Amino acid sequence: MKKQAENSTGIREIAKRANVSIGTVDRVINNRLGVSAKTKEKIQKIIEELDYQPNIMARMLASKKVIKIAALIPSVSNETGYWNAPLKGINQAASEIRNFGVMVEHYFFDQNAKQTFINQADIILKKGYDGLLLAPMFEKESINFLARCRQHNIPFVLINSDLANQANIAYIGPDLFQSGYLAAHLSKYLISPSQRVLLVNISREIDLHHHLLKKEEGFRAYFEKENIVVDIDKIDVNETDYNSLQKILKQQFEKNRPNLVFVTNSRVSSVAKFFNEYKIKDVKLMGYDFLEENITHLKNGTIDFLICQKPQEQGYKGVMSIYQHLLQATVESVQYMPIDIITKENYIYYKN
Amino acid sequence: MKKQAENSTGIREIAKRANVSIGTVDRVINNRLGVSAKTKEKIQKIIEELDYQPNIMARMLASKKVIKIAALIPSVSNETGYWNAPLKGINQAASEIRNFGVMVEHYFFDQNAKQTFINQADIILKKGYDGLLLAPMFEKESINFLARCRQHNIPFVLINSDLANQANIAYIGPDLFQSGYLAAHLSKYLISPSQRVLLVNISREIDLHHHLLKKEEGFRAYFEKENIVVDIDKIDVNETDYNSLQKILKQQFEKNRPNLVFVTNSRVSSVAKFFNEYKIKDVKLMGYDFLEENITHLKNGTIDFLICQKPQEQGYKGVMSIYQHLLQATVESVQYMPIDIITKENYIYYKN
DNA sequence: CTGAAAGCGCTTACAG
DNA sequence: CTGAAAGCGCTTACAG
Repeated sequence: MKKQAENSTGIREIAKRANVSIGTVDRVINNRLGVSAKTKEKIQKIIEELDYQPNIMARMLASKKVIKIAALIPSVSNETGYWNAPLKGINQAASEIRNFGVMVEHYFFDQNAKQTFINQADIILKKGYDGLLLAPMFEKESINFLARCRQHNIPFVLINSDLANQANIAYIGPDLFQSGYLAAHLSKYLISPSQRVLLVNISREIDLHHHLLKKEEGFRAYFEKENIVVDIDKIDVNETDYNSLQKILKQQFEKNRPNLVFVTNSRVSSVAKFFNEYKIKDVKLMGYDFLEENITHLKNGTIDFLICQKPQEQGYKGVMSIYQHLLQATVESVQYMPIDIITKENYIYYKN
Repeated sequence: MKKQAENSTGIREIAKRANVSIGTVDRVINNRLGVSAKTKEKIQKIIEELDYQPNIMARMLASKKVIKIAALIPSVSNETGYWNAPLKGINQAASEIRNFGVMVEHYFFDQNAKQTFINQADIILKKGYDGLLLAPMFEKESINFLARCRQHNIPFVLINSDLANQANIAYIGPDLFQSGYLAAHLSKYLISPSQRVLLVNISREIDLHHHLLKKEEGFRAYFEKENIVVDIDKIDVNETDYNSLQKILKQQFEKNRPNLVFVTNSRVSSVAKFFNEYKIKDVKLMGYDFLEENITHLKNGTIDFLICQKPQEQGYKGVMSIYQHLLQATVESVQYMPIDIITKENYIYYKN
């Protein structure tokens, strides 16, 4: 490694040129009060001339400050391991920036119990953080929480699902409509026109449901736009246990046996289980997310396609975006995740 | 932001406990000579007890060192804009770590002129760097260059294509065999068994050719393994201009009109151009890389699938891996890129 | 409104 | 082989 070029920039050089002390320069750089307009202007001009960039390392070192970031996401349930991935991304980011004075703490809520969300939000606000990463699953409660964050001047990033007009630093997650749209496109490779499609929404909480409806919208929009005639049946399953699902599916298959089943979330593995149990081999199946149980069925051919949208990266980028923002960098405000298609052949190479 | 916990860790605390000066502690932390075995042992024990982690920011600040990283990759030619993406990734990484005392400099070589590679390698060695990112397109010359890097103790990362046994920090790029294998799998969605496939390798330099052959291997392996009978014709085109290609393709199509054409690299757009010119609409087409010219043909339906392997991320991760390694972190030594499938519907969301 | 001094946790000469 | 001092580029009290 080489010695740094003798930078005659830096706070000291600015002070010399402006004929003031470095303390005063520090005040204008950090927008602190107590500098006369004239001095301030003089210093700002020099800063611009020099294209001065503060040394972040020196700043962090001297200030002895630790950036504290809170992450509030659903806990991993035994119904779905989905949230493991974002958490992993959050932890990866945390470990990469730990040595730069950043501390990330996680909070979890139960997707089936709103109150846990409210409680955690309260704790976060009470403890005080410099930034927040949030998965706003409960719409109303999230909006309320974010309003309070704004009052406390806590900047925040939203991941996984978006909320309009929240003045968030960024949204990092899927474009749900397009995601469903792509799913419909993929069906082109699985079935022929005028065949029968069954769309399955599985979700207990109505609040989480609108998430799935956007995918459904996109799915239907494709066929309309492409002028493809298909029969789309739809069932909403409000219980997430296998038995309930099995009963409903059985009924549906007896009534209108589909050629393709599209499950709008990660619970596609339950449908695959149904396929296996009833030895259904001629019906195509697609759904969401790179989870062990889904991959198993992808491997053995029960599931044809999985769509995945980088849950781990959502967590990673979420934390990094807050960090960058706190470092005064500008951050892209909408970061849609790619819509990845996972098959039997490429799943080994998939990176969340 | 909150004050840092009064860490009684740190070099000073270690010195106190060991009853030595911080200078001596510094010596053992940095493995410098001139410490008695006894003192060294004593200090090391305390370091372990305290689980001491050096403060990187203080270290960088005090040492006044700049980490210098060189990147040697092909220049963007007007034949293909592919290398724009890795360069973009390199620059992104560079800008993110610039404020942490890292300087990344790029060097380019002409893929059609070996000598330019050799010249740049010499310059890099002469100037001296702390780390190197290399796209080892020319096999023999790269091996030679890397041997010299090892002599100079310059650690390096390989991107885009691999070289065996080079003691590189990491390889970051595609698994070529699997990439071809997946392409074959995708063909399942485009053609029926016993139809005819034309595989096209387009490359002027023989050195770059083995890259394509590995994809071809993977492609063929799929059909064998799955016991699918297809007729695979193959043509090698050693000129990259459209006219040469057009002539060869015309001939081939007259002789054995295929149902699917698979181009093993980013030059698939030239084949698409041929399709358009000759109004070929019933033949499927797939190839590589997210380039403007390819996307155009994907949009209008001439190209059915593009396979892409995150060229930008290769550059980004390449630089970051060197940086992490220089910071004493451990780095994953093989980082295969995901094998992404790009279609008309999802290309908007693709992130290199 | 402004300045001078101490200190963040290290590294780097220099002295012995 | 070891120590004491200066300094990296900032921020933070404190004094005026």
